[in-house]
Amino acid sequence: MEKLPNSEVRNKILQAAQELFLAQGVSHVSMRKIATCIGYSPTTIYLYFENKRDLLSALIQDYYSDFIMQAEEVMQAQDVCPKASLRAYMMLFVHNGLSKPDYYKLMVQLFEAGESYDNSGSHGQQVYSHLKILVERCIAAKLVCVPNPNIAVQAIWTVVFGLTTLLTIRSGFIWKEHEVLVNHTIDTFLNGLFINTNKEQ
Amino acid sequence: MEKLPNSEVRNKILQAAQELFLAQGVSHVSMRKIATCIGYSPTTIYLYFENKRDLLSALIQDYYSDFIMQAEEVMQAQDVCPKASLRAYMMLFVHNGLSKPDYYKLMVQLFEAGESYDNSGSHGQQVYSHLKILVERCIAAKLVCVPNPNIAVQAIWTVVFGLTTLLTIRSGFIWKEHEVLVNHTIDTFLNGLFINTNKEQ
DNA sequence: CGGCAAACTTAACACTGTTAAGTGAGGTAC
DNA sequence: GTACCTCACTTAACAGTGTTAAGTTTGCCG
Repeated sequence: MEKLPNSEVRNKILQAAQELFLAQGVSHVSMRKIATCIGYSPTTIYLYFENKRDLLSALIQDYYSDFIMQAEEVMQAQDVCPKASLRAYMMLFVHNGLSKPDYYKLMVQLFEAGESYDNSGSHGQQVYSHLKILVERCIAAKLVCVPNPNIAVQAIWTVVFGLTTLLTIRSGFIWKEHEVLVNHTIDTFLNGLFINTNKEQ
Repeated sequence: MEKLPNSEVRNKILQAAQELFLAQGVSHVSMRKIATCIGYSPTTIYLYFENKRDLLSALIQDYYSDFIMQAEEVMQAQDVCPKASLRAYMMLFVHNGLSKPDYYKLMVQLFEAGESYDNSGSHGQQVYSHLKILVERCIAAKLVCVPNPNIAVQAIWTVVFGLTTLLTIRSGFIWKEHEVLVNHTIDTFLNGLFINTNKEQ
């Protein structure tokens, strides 16, 4: 039951699925719809992807890879103040989600539906290790004092996750000025995290 | 097409739906399953609820009402320090979600799937106005200085939302000690928010 | 030409949410 | 006492879903 390798058809499927998913939402797009959209029978899709979830997963892989590439750039900038790096990373995370809200939604849907955190889990762990390095740089520079860097990382994660998810999912709510809210939330949190150094100023 | 009023059958449906939804997840429970579980035909459910979504919505209404009741208590405690009240409210929000993770998941699913924020929207707005009152009390007590209370409210919202959602949805991740993470995240954020007063200490 | 493998399709299974139409019991009116 | 009517419920079906076993076409190789 080996899946067929990359091919023109496979790419057509991915492209059609992407367009339809983003236009109508994952749950409103059936395998048949995708198939007829590209002029193939529904079963053809199963030659290239195990199932609908796998197809969605492949799509998100691309989105996530994009983010990781940008994230690596932030990580490279060693000369910048660690606090600024951390802030830049958080901003990147949020803006990446906000610039592709539907993709971010798909991602959340995926690991919400998924019992385990399959492929995208490795990406998640990469973000985690990025954040941990950034936090440890801050600790090394004596900019911040936390008992356990993991706790700090997880707190940071919840903040950027909360921002991105709420702004993408409930975009119709009140948040008119995304930029203002994002800045204020991140800065307030970082102020709290770096309070030890702020006091001395 | 008026729906039948409250009745023994209606309650049986609600109870069965609750058990099944929480045990197997909303998407894995069909109307037929619920029906056979209580020994009725599937169509009977449609005499009491418009559709599956409506049934889910009714279930969540109960969960949310529970929270609002507890929240009112926090709001009543006028003699407590406003900062402590705000912290208590945030804690309540998170703990409420964590104590009924599946319900919280249902809630997120509901307003994720829903184009508009229907019934549960009014509850959401109630939380919003609660938070706004709490923030304004802090401002009045000169404990905090923010340009616009709405921004602060929304920042607070994103933090508690992020914490609760991430801990319920990705409970299998790393967060071993929920309590530690919740405390650290909320306190870090509040430290940032109340930084003006902390400086003077 | 025979055989074979790759790419694709047909037809079906076992489901899903939802609805139009039908059934039977209980009570009321004459 | 029978006709009627309403309420609570069921039967049977529609139109769709993800997914798969089996069958078909096409082109290549010996």
